[in-house]
Amino acid sequence: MPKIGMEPIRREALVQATIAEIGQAGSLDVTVSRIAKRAGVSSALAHHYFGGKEQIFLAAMRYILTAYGKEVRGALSRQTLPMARLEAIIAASFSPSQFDQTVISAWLNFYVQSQNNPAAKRLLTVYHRRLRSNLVANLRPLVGDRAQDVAERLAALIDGLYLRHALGATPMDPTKAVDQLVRCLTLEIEQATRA
Amino acid sequence: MPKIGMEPIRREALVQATIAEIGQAGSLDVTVSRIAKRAGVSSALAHHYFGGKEQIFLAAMRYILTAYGKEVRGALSRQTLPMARLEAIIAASFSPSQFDQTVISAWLNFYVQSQNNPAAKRLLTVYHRRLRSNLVANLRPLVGDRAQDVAERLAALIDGLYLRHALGATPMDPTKAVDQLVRCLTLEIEQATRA
Amino acid sequence: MPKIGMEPIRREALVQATIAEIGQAGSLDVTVSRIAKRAGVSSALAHHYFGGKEQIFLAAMRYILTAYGKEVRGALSRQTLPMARLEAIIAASFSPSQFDQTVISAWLNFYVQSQNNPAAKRLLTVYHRRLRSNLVANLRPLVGDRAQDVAERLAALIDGLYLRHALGATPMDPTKAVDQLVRCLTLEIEQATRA
Amino acid sequence: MPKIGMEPIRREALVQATIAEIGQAGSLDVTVSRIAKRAGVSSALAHHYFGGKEQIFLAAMRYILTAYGKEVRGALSRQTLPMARLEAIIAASFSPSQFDQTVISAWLNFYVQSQNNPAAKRLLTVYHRRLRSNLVANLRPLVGDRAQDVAERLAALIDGLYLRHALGATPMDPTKAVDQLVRCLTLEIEQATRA
DNA sequence: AATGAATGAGGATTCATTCAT
DNA sequence: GATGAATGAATCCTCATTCAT
Repeated sequence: MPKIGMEPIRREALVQATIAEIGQAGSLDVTVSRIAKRAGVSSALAHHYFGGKEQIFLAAMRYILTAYGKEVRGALSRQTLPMARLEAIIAASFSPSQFDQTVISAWLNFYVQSQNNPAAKRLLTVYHRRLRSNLVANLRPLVGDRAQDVAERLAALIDGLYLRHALGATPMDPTKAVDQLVRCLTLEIEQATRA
Repeated sequence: MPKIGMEPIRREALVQATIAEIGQAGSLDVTVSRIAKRAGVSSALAHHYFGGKEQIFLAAMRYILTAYGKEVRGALSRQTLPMARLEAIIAASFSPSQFDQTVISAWLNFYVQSQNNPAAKRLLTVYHRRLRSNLVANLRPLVGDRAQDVAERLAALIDGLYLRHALGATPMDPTKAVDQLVRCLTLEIEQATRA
Repeated sequence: MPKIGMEPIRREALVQATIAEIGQAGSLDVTVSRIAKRAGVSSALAHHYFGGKEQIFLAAMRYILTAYGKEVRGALSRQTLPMARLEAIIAASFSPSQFDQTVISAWLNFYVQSQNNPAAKRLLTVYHRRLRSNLVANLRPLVGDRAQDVAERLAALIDGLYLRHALGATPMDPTKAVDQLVRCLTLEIEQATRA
Repeated sequence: MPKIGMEPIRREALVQATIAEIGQAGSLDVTVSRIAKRAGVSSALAHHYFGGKEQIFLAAMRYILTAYGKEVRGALSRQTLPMARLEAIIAASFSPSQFDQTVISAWLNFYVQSQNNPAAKRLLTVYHRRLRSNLVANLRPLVGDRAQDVAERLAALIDGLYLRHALGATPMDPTKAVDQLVRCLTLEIEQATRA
């Protein structure tokens, strides 16, 4: 029952299906057929709209990254103080929409993909840069010259907590993850203040 | 020219080839043929020795994990003080043999694999547990009740720094990585001492 | 913006596009989509008008054959003497509209198609028969009983020169091709005259 | 029942099957599966030995071209006089092994293929050059400066007769084909002699 | 011990064709 | 009259795995 204007709907459905499928499989070994079936379309249509498997993956990655970006921007827009902004960034990283087993698993797999796929790597780099610059900008007033260093630590800690959650190493709710980061951050600030 | 006593040599060669191949490919999409070719044997032999692709991967993972375990045990055996032991653990995590682009890439891929493969997951769990118990044991004298919490943070930070290095997000030499961890640790200890 | 009376225009455009596409691709491996796109319509329309890919090809073949037929008839209508008529036939075979790399390539591919497709074969047979009867009729006054034989030779020579031009074996301008045929013909006539 | 040293056997079988299949289908629209099945092996093996469909086709083309080359060389080795050598070349072109409906049909399709495939084109060019130089060399003593011209005509006539046989335009036995060529040649020589 | 030979199963991709609008 | 939407079927190709030697 073909209707007009289906393209955006199908694209979204396929992207969602891709994330779900990857999350469920726990790897990128997902067939286009499975993705398409989950999206309720034929695999041919998936190719028609995206051009190929790789581009489907990229679209899914873009989708996740964009969602994360929105989350961060939204959270930042409501805060002005450096500390509050930092906490907002951190909280955004562990918002329900991001801190979901399936999505995290997809992230992990996109990490892997970025090692082969230059386009994927580029997407990831953008995210890395943005996160870093957001962190550094808000850390500067609080820890001064240590901002770069601390930003790296926080970023690594975010990714590490993510990773371990994905691996089931440290089953952890968002709150605990945020606490860990806040703690790490607080100690630095206190020390900076004391000095 | 079949010889006797070749088995352990072949196995080792295959395992090494597997790690190299995964590291180079940046993914688990490596064929048994390629691995075998790199090891200088036929793919049939690889199957003969390991039983299948999955088991080859597992053997490679075990190899890396064992190497890491040795590293840690060796480092620990030379230290008695908690702080020194903690630093030893951290340093071992970033020893040259572990902090090598190829090996890290292989790690990353084993992470992914552990999401599907129960056996892989078990191996990883053992590593996680051991690291954690090592950390906790040596943190207890230094930070008391916070030991659990700090251990989790350190572990996550180790993995996060690893991950980001693998992704090329934060090109980083072992020294800097260790510094990051030591800093994180020191702040906790200072705070604990002060309290 | 559908208009009335578009059918013949669309059909012609599609046929032209088919020939161009085949000529460019150098094979029959052209998709209906590409043809339709080149003609500026949807592939669905192409099916609507022709019924299927095969029929599009047939229409294109018919188009080429018809064009050639016109050329010959036109040339013949201006000549009355056998020799002049023969030369006219020959010249028509290498008229610019036929002796064009693209068109020749299309011809070559229609040859191939005629091996599978009875309808295509029939079209070609008509052309073959007409050429032959034209040749024989005009050869008879010049070479008598040898007419059949010579006609076959001339026809083969026409096709052979075509073919080699299509293959790039003997880059050749129409003039040279005509000369070759005229020479072949002249020798026969001279010999017949002498005898 | 795998045995050793099967490769050349399989390759030959696959090449033969390819020619037969193309000849039968009358086009290059032959699946690797069908070829493999005819050769009595799996399609995977065909890929294993040749690398891909295109290379299978090339191998088949090479096979035909080589067979033809052998035929010509063999025929030439038994003749010394120019005229006899020319007749040998012509006869070789229509030897039973070449003048077989299936093989000719394969030729025709390789012609087409050479329009897309540079490697195929190269193979064909070699054949064209060799034929031409063979013809010219032996024509020189007989027709002098006209050698180039006559060589082109003979070559075109060979191909044209081939083509028309393939198309069923002029059902023709080898003898008649050879006669046509000899006739064409004789007329030139006589004329040259007379002059 | 070691391998060349061989394949079955599976997946990405393409495309002619159909259909509702 | 014209098209976007959609798909089934087909095909190339890859690869883990098996087996006889």
